[in-house]
Amino acid sequence: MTGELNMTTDTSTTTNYHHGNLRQELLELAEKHLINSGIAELSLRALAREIGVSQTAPYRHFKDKNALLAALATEGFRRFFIICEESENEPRADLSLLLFGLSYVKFAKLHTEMFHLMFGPVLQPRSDYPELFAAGREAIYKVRAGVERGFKTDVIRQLDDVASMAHTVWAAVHGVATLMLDHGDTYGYHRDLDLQAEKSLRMMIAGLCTDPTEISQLPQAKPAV
Amino acid sequence: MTGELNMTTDTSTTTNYHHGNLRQELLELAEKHLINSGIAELSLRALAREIGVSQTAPYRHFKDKNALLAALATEGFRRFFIICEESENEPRADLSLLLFGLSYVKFAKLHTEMFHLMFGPVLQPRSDYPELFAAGREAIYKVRAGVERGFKTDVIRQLDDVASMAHTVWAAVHGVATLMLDHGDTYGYHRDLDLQAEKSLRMMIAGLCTDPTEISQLPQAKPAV
DNA sequence: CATCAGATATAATCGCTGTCAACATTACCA
DNA sequence: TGGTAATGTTGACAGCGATTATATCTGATG
Repeated sequence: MTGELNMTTDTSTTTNYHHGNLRQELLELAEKHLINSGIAELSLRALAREIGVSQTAPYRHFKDKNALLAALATEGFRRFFIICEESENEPRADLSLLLFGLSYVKFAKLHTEMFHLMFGPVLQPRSDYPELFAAGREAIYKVRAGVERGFKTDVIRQLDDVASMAHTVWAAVHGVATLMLDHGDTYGYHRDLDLQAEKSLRMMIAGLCTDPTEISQLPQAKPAV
Repeated sequence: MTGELNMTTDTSTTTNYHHGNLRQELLELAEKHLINSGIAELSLRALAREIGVSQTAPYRHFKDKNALLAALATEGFRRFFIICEESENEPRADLSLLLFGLSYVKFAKLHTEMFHLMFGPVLQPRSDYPELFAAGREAIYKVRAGVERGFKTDVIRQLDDVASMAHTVWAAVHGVATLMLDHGDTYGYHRDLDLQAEKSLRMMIAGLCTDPTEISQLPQAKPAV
């Protein structure tokens, strides 16, 4: 209960001119702001003010506002990949893809603004953010691996090449997640959106399976988030 | 050298104080700006400046910036519904849903920023924009009608109730479109994104059909946009 | 230990934005 | 004709991202 200020501070010797850990603290505070405000509401000046540093200090660590957002999004991918591990370890391809989708949706719901940064149109073109680009590719490869596994085990129908079908799976998952976020209140009068999301995921993945009836009977495995 | 002060000159009868058609002109110019800039770049002041009116004049017609964007999005839906008519007139349910999806994707590509306004997280909560909310519902009902038709003609598998399956179709379509917009350059190194979108749509809709093999052989009907 | 380059923070400023309150002009209807 | 509502203007406020020039600190090198 020593308060939440002693990160690297206290210790009488520390000078105040150089903050010492500004970059990290900016990222943390930015995320905190992002949680209960939108991306547009986030302001570098406000962050600096709140940390107690001049309003231009952040520019020493981030070229501009988008650079900070990109760093946040990259961190978001890092966490997302951790969440995905469970689905990667699932040997059964159809269930693995379903778990991936469930993780995706859950992540989108839990870290909505982060999700928008990671997958939305804010940080574009991606060529300006090489790390983000790489992270996105990595995510695709995970799906691709799942589809490939499904091919080999004869669980996924070979309707097209791996890349195309992986794109299809991704689109399904992405659609369910974004529709939930962006049109949740258009649908969600008196509906259970989480349940609906899972239903939609199951239907779409089942449609790509060799035995479509099977996945709808698969156990309800909870992805850890 | 007459300077730029002669505001009240020209055309003796027409007064310049009252513009007369400001609301409409704001909308038109805003859309023009939206086409080659993002939503964030659009500025009420710039619009006013360009039209030649004071910078607060727009506020007589729109409560704030978002109100103008909402009006734009509503108009976007109106146009989208026109585009959808063709798919509604297609009697065969699976093909109708496919056509709907193709129109959706094409609209997203042609009117990207408009699409983001209509389906993105900018104008939320939807309860603040009743017209937009209504337009979104109307779109859902169109899909619902298509699914219902598919049930009756035994073309769509009855995996769940109409509402759930319509949601699934919508998610599929929405996912393909948004993935194309927001991650086009993540994928689209050397791929034909339009072709990929259509492939994905076909696969997913086929997965919901009683005879999945059939839709992939359906003719390539061009939706009018 | 001295010192100096590079990293880090500051101050002052520019131009832009959305928005508001007070005021001016016009249109229109009783 | 007169008065009210609609429409547009002026001027101002606070906030923002970003740039430039300057101040302060750190740490490695001699």
